[in-house]
Amino acid sequence: MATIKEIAELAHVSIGTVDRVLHNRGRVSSDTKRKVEKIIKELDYKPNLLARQLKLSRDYTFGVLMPELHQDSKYWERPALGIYKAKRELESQKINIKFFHFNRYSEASFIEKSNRLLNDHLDGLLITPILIKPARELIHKIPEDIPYVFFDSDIPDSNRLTFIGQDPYRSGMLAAKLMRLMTMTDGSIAIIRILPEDYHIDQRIEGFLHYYRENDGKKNIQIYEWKEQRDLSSLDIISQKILDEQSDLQGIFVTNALTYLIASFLEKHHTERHIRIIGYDLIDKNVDYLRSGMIDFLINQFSIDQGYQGIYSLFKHLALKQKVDDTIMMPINIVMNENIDYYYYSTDDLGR
Amino acid sequence: MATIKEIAELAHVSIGTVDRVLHNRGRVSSDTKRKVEKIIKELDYKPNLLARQLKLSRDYTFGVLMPELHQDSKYWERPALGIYKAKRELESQKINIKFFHFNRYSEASFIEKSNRLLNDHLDGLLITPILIKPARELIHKIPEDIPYVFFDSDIPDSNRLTFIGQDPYRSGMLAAKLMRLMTMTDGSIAIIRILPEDYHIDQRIEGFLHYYRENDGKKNIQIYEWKEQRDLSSLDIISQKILDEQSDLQGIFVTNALTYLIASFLEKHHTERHIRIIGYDLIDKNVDYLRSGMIDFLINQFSIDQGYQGIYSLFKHLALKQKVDDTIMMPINIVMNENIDYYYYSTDDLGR
DNA sequence: ATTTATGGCGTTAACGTTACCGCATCGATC
DNA sequence: GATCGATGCGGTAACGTTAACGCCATAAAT
Repeated sequence: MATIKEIAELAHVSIGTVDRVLHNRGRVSSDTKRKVEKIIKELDYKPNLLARQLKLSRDYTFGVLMPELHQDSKYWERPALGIYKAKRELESQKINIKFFHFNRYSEASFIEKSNRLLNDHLDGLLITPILIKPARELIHKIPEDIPYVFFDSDIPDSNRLTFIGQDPYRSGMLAAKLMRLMTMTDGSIAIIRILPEDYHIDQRIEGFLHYYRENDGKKNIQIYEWKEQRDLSSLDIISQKILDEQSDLQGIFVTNALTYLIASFLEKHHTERHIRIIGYDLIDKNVDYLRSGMIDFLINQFSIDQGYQGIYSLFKHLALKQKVDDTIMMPINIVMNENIDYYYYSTDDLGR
Repeated sequence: MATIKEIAELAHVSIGTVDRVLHNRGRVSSDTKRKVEKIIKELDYKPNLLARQLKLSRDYTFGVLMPELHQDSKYWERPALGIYKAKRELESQKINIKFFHFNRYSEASFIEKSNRLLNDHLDGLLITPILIKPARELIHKIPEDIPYVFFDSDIPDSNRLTFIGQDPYRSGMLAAKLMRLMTMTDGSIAIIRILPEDYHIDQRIEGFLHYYRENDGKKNIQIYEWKEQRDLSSLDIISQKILDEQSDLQGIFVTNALTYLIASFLEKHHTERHIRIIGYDLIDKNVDYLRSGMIDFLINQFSIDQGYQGIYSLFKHLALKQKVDDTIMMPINIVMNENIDYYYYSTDDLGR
């Protein structure tokens, strides 16, 4: 690889001049500029990123605004794991991370934490804008020169550096396809819709229904709503209601990480028929039921990777000054008993 | 992060001494050694990898011994793509790569190319040992100080740095599970066994049969053999034979990347029943038939990533002097129409 | 005619690590 | 007591990049 020094020698100038040309810092005559640029092209010069980073390395502090880790059955531990992983990997580059955890069912909490975030003079932000209204207000208050990344949810018409997530509509279609394969005979399907309203969950349901509309329009599909934040045990009531109402129930589509609760209920109150379960996310309890066969499929969001990519995008933009893709879509991953080992890592080593 | 300089100051020694302690290069009194080591621990010193690499960077040339790219329906283009990707990413580190392509159906070709590989004084080797016998002979001739990595296939009792691949037995089980889901009613299943004998293909079949034995022992499953290298069109004869012999055929499991040939045949000679197809690998033609619905599932081997990880492992070991895992297992990935977009990248940009 | 900008360039000190060079000191050897 | 080797250590150049600094011209302003 060509270096700045070689370019300087060939152009009969000093490395300072080459640097000025490379970075358009002026103070170079147009003649020498042209000469240097020609040689840069001829040698196909690419800066040595190691040297650049070594030289430029300075402390960066990133702020992470995300739900409390224990919420959604500890779902949020997984992106946090990825964030720590990125931090460890970038250790040499002096990356600091500050967490701001909000209660995902309280706008007040989101607002309070986002104000703290704003007052902390951070170099980059990683945000989960699941509470859309206060999140919209937040982005207006973020100084223009501070890059921010969304993960899990998106606000497309914002100035975000990038969004990292999964297409929930597509994943719903995929769930429907798998469900249909497992339940080709007559019978009904139940969908558990978790409240309060959530873009992701709604899109998953839309996708699911879309697939059935296109491929099996006559199928009896019932949606049951459940207010999660009240009390986990209240799901048992809904489950019982489903069993009572749908005597020919074949499968249940659970639209978030609480899938294991349904599995647990069915295990206890097991019925004649084998009721199929498809759900989301590789949290510990879901994985247990997948292994035991109570849950048939889980859709993996690559939550760990989402956190990792979030921090890495900020780093790439700020420290490496490299281009970051506008959107980073995570693959929709089908996990079952036979391939779970290759996807699941316990969150035990979260703290480092 | 602590630096060598800081340690030196705190220990009242020079950075040279700290370096000697860190690398056990002797010429340090046991007193100062202890003193320095204490401070190293206290500060939890971790070397700055950027600086290390920058300093140590030297040219590495890796040799890749793999089948000709066009073989197996251009399957081998995909790992090659990953190899180029790694090369591009490690550009700053002066990595050169030399390819040695052999005819995967000729031992003579393998032997000839591996001799060339050995005579080329390379710093590390990336090898596909699909021809086991000559590969075993090759590893005896590799100088002890030259690390080599296997990908795609493995020879476990060798001195390889690592192996990168997928568990074929498991993937066969997974294929069987999906096949069973799609064909719950009475009927038979055909397996296409591609010859000459191949460890991967045999394991896939074993896994497939194992799953059915455990879950549906009475299922009628027939294995049809086909000598691939002769002539692609001869597969039509086999296909016709399957249709003739299995009047109640429900599905076909194709054990390698040639899945599209079966799909193409069934498209032309389409039958009353919908015959399900499960196969391997995201090569272009397979993806087309997956999109059109002729192929139901493809199992993805992450072939691109295999190439990438292969080069990266060599680099990690030689340049970064970091530990490399003994085995790198690729996840077994289920790809269908609904999620193909997140896995498939065309090989068009192969050459750079 | 002298000062004051400003353009055009070279020089240099870092970033953190590595490894070579060389200067002392000291005991052993002839 | 001069020579030698070994031991213990400090100093320093280099990896490639960046950006501040400073010097010399020439042009503009007083």
